[in-house]
Amino acid sequence: MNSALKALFLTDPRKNFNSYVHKCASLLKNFSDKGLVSGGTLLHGLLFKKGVFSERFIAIKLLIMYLNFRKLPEANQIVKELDGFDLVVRNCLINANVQWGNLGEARKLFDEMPERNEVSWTTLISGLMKHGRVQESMWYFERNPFKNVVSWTAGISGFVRNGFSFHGLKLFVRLLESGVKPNQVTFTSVVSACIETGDFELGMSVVGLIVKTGFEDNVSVCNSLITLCLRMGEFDLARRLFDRMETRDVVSWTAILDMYVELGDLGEARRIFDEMPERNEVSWSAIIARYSQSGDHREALNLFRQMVQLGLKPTISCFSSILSALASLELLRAGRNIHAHVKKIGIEGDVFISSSLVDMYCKCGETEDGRLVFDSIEKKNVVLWNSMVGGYSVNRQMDEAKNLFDHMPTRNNVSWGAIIGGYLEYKQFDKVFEVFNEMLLTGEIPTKPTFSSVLCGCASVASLEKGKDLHGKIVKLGFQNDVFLGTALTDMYAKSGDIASSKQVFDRMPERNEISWTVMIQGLAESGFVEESLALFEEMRRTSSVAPNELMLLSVLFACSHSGLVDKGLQFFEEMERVYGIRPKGRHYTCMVDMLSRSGRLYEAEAFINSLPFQPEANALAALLSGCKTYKNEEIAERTARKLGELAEKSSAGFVLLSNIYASAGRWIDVSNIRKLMREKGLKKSGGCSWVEVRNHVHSFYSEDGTHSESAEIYDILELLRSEMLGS
DNA sequence: GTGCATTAGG
Repeated sequence: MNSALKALFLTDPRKNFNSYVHKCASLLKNFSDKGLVSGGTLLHGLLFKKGVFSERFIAIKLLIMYLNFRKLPEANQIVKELDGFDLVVRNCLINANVQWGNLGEARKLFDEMPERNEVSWTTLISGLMKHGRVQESMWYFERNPFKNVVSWTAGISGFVRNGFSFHGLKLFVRLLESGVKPNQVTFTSVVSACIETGDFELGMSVVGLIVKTGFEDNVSVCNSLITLCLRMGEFDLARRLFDRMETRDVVSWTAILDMYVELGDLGEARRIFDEMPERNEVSWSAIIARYSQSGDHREALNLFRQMVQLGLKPTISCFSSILSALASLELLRAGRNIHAHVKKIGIEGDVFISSSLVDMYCKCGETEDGRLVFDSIEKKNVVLWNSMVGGYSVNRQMDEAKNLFDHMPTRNNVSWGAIIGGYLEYKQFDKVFEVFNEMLLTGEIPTKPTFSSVLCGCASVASLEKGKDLHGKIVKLGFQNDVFLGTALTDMYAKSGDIASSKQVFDRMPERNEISWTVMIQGLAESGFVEESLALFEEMRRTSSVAPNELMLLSVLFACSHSGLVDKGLQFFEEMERVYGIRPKGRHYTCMVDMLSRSGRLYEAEAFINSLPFQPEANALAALLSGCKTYKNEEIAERTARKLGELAEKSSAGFVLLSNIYASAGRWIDVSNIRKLMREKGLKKSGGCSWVEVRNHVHSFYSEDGTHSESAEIYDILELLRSEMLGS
């Protein structure tokens, strides 16, 4: 940019005056659009020096620029030099007031004009549309004596922008009837209206009209047609359209880039990005957003850094993507930096930015800072509310979450999902079902993640009844082919004891991911279908590209352990690192110790523990102790117990087991010693819990008395039943 | 062709 300025500085305007003036004008517009205040001021000085300043349309460009920069004294100065407020200056002022959001002032200026031209009308009409004042805008539209293409197009695109695409299409029909010829801009708006309404048939007939009127080679029109094809799922057609374009701009490239991302081919998208002849803020934003969405937050950050280094100004959407990447990586400090930056450039109040900020703070566990941002926003939209409710939910601050949820002006299915997900996280399963039922009563359709949460709740309380009901709803909504829901259903049936249905759902899944296989292998193993579990593991290795993971191996070992297939288990364990490349973790060793202990191979189990490269889990020692109890080996029990005592782990299971062993041997002094030790260490036996489902409500009972709100009545009835039974 | 209408990203 500086080089362009330099060139103008060195050229003599008298040589080719017209071309000089036009170069100045386009440079001014550039500075104005990009907000480059210093460049603009510098150019102003240059124009003054070179004597081209008095050129009228240069002065107007300067006025527009200063209005854009909100430099009012400078703007006033120029108005003075232009001999006051004429029609064009008034038009510029109306436009500026529209940009600043002073619609009242804009209208006042318009209404008080001594004369108006077509630009005056269109400026006001489009300005009102820009701010969502559709009705007012149409009021002026109907009274506009200059109905040219531009004002028709302003009306149509205004409708589209405000979500009234159908009205936009109706206006387009009126335009055709009026005899005014639509141009390339009109067609781009109309095509986007068709995309918005999903009326692809109409879209195709508009294509016919475009071809007939000869606008099919226009870049913008072509770009919008590419988007139309993408929305129709016609990816090949989109690509062909792109290929036959003679000139392509950044928008075309970005559109085709996004197509590959949508197809899940991030590699090809990246290749296109690297090969694009020109990249602007939006193309960068697009690829950054997609990396962030697909979970590659590091790469998103890398690209963001590169973009900033190139001197490009990140857009609002770019900041919002990067905040969400930082949120996922829990990089609080960097997040705070971005917060400071967006505050400095004055976009902190933007709905996308503010909800990303809330999300970022909450994902980093700083709900209070999130709340500060939330409270600072005057015009909150539903997304912002959802971010805050969801933020409390993931941090298990359910009282705050529910309180905020209850105060929401409007809720959507995401809001309900956030609160349900929170209760699931908090393991308040009765609340999960309660809120879910409430949601259904309001007529809101649950999203897939919400179904997944509730299914997980069903799996946790083994409520087959509710699970089946959900299954029905999922099928009704046509969600049954979704991988995540299929997996959740498989898990729910397995955990609820209906392994046949679980397998059936799994078999019918059109697509399976790593988790689906894990869940099914685990489900079969834990339900005692050891052979089937091992067979499925083999099948997966044979037929799918999914690699075995830690959890699957754990299930396989578990299956071997619980069916006494000790040697097979030992073989799998040996193969873990060598064949599958998975380093055994504490859980795997524990499983092995359990397996050996169960089959009475206590010395091997003890040797196994001693060979561990790290501290054994308390559970491993507990498993060995349990074996000692079964096979009455006090010698190993004594040694293991000592080890367990040394282990400063916060697990009560081992101590409880130890005390049970002593109890069964009649060594009561040792029992009481252990109880004392547990009290000193602040360990508490984790309470047992059972539950029963009555009329869509899950009642939980814990081993401590009186935790149920109606426990007094329940015990009364129990007493009554007992006396009845004894009496008869 | 002073000034007004559009397409890609969230």
